[in-house]
Amino acid sequence: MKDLVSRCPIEEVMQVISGRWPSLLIYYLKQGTKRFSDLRRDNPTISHKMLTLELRKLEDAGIVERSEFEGYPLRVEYDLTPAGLKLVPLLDALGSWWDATAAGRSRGSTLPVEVTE
Amino acid sequence: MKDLVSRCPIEEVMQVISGRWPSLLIYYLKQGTKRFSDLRRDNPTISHKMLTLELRKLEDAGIVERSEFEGYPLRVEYDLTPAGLKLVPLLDALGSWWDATAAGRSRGSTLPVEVTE
DNA sequence: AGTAAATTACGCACCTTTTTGTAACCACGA
DNA sequence: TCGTGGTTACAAAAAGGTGCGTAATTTACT
Repeated sequence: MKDLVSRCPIEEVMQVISGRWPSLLIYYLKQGTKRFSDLRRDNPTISHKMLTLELRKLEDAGIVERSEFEGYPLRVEYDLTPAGLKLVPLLDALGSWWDATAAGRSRGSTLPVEVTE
Repeated sequence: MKDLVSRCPIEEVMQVISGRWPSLLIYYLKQGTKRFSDLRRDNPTISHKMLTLELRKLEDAGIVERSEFEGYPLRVEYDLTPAGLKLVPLLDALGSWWDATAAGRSRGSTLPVEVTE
C-alpha cells in the first residue's frame, strides 16, 4: 500500500484502519497500557513482524503512542493517544451498524437474530 | 481474505469496508443509481475484475443492491441499500476524525504543522 | 441486403505485484 | 539460556491486473 496521495480523508483513514489488525489492536489498547508481548498474547495469531508493522502504522497515524523505557530487557509500552481514544466510538458505531443490518445478510449463523423492524 | 469467523462485529465490518475501493464505491453510489460502466468512469483506475469483486462483496454485505435488466446489451444498475445509506454518515465521521486529528501527524504536506512540544 | 463491429457486464485463466509468514539474528542482563 | 522488542532476508500466499471470450442486439459500412 504505497502512500498514494488521496484527496479524500475517508480514503486516508481507511488506509490506516483497514485490514485485520488495526481494529483489534485498538480494541485491546482501549483496555489500557499494553506491552508488545501483551498484545501478542491478546492476539496469538499475529506474527511479531505484523505486530511491529501495524503498531508503527498506527503510531504514524497518531492513534497509538509508543513509550520506550531504558533497561535490562528493553521495555516498550503502547497506549492509545487522545485521538486514538476518540476513534474508538466511531469503530463501535460501525460494529453496531453491522449488527443492526445483520438481518439483511445471508449467514449460516446459529444465533437467532431478532429484529423488530 | 478467507471468511474467518470472527466473534467481533467490528472485525466483520472491517472485512467488508477495508481496502481501497469500498469507501470510494459507496461514495459514488451515494450520488444515486450507477451502472457498472458509470462506476468505472467514476474511478478509472479500478479494473473490471476488482469492480465486480468489490460490488459482489458489498452486495453480500447488504450495502449495495444489484438490479439486472434484460436487454440488448445487458444493463445492470447499482444502488445503496437503506443499510448502505446508514453507513455513509459513519464513514463521514471517520473522515472528519481524520481531518480533526491531522495536526498530530507527520506529513510531507505543504501545510505547515505547528507543534509546540 | 449482408457482413462486420460495437456495446454491456461480466467470467476465466494466466501472470505480476504486494502482503504476510518464517526463521534467524541482535543487544542486554538475570 | 531465556526473554525483551525489535530488524532483516527469504519464501509463501494473497491480491490485483490483463486480455480473451460471451450474449444479443443495434449501428456502420459496402
